[in-house]
Amino acid sequence: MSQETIAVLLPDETSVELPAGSSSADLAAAIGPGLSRAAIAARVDGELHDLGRPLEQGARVEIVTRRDDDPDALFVLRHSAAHVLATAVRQLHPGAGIGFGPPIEDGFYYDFDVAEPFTPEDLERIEATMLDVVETDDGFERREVSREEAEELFEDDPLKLERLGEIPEEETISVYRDGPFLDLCRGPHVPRTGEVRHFKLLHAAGAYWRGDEKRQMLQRIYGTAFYSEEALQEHLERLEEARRRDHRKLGRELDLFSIQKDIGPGLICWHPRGARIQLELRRWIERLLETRGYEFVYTPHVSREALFERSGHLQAYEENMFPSMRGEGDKEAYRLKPMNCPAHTLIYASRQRSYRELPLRLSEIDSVYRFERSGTLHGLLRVRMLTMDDGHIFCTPDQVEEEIFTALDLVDEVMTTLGLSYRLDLATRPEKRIGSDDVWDRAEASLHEALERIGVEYGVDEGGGAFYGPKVDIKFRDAIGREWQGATIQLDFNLPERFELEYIGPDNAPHRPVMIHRAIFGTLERFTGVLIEHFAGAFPVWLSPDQVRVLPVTDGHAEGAAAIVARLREAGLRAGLDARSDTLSYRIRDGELMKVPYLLVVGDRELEAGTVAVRVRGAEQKQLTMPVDEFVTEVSEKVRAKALDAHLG
RNA sequence: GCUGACGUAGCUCAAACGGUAGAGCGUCGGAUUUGUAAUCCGAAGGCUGUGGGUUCGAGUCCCACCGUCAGCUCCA
Repeated sequence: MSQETIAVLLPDETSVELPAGSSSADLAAAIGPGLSRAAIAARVDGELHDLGRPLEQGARVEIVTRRDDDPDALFVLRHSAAHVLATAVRQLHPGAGIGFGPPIEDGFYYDFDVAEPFTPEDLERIEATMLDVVETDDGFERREVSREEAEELFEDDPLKLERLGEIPEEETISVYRDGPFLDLCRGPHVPRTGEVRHFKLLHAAGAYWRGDEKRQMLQRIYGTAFYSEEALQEHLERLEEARRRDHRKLGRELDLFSIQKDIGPGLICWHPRGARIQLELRRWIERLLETRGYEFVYTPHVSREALFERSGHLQAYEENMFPSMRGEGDKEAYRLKPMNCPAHTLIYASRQRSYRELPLRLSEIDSVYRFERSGTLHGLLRVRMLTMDDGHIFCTPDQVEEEIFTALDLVDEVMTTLGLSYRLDLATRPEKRIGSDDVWDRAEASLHEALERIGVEYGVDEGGGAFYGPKVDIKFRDAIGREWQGATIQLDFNLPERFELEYIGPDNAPHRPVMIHRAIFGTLERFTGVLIEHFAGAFPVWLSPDQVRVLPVTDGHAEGAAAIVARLREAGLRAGLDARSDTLSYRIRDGELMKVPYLLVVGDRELEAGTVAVRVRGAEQKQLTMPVDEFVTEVSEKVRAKALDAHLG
């Protein structure tokens, strides 16, 4: 091979020779005009690069094309969209300081330091100006600069200078320019601003500089971008659909729960229909726990403050606990309990324990109280009185892995039964922690082991553990993609020390037990909120507040219909009668809107034959006729099996 | 907690420049007796989140508080 050419490798392992100094764009052109036109960036040895960046001898290159189903392609586009946004903002507000402007899941944002927050009208104006920037179709030019040069370029921009100061010595500093706008940026970008054609600014909100609430607040603008108008519109429709299944909206429409101003923010009132769901979930988990060797306990909702001082929670979380209270003339202050662990620990410590009774699994499904900051409250997903399916396992170090495995297995059973998809994260030791590295090593290893054994994929959240131990968390997504923590399994080295827990081992000597905190649902409030959004209010039959509604065709059939309702109730089904004098059509519509799984129409035909005409929620075949007994048998089976669908026959 | 927006009947929303609050759905009453997603007629329902202020006059303007929403921060 001559000096003047280089060879690069394509994904299909073929090698292509190019003149030295060629870029990915040149490569795309060499392969074909179609690819050349569609190219927007390149993966070079696994790293995303600008199309215009020169290739090195022997590089593995994959051209990234304009595709809405390629996360890398969208990542690059949205990053560029953020720059287009900043370009427009700088045109309209020349003095605006610029913070960070990264692509994020589903879109991008950019932070600005401006005197006045952006109004919705500002966003419209900015959007219009962005269109001008796109129209101008300037190239994104990358330049690598020295630290000194960078400092000079951004001398008027304190935010950028601060960022610059944090870039390690050895790292290359690059800047990108599109038209008038210059930004400190690692890249890569699409070739030209003209690529950013299908975008939408979504909203503006304050955000702390560097994510630090003690620093100044910047104004963040969120937006999204796609390669095609169809994909953009589809995304916006998805957001719209998400708003329709928001659990706060469905909670009111289906009469499940309310939050009353007179009671207080973050405090849930469960209406009969919502309470029914709670009750079913609670019965289910109690049964599951019982068969897995758990024992139930109940502990008071108020405790002496000193208890939480001893556990260390007061020092760590005081601002998130309800304030202390003290009876007239009482020297001792009390607190509402923010968690059950200290009380369960005291139950363990109430008498001497033998290794023979370990693992000891205590569970308490009851409410705790946390004074969450007002701005963090969110429907059922973040509340101030939360009902945990809490449990604590006291065991020997040898038993840890098995106990975690069993807990994970239970989590999986619950999620699978409900058809919920979830993500697992192993959160490891944080900076601020207690316990020796040796103990952490072993604890993290047993979590890893248990996760491997269960065979599920999991992520690792480095440094995300609690100060007292590592944990495995389950993350759910709500309707619009926000993530919330569900189940959690945590190891705790703190409480056994602080409460000097012991058990007598086979060697007749005292040993310190290991404590595992775990919750399967997490909290019933949040779990129910997630279920409402997941099912869009159309719960599986066993969870549906109303399982069957019987509709007599006319008043003359009301008596016969009532008899059927009685028959269904006797069989343990939740059935109701809708004998209102409205038309059948009206009552069917109402039943459908309330998402009742089965609507039974009863008229002459049915009463004579002893059958019911069943309208199944969500079924293709909207109606089928069957004997009452057969209906009872089939639906009872659906309930027993916790079936996800309501289909009959 | 912070930044911004918002708060009108049970719900969804109207009400020019500051001029005395209106619709649909729901509810109630009546008629209708209906065969698979809205039958008709009538009525009731509001201290416009709360408290102050400006004004002859405030849903509308100003201030404070409460609450909601989005984002940030936090999350045992």
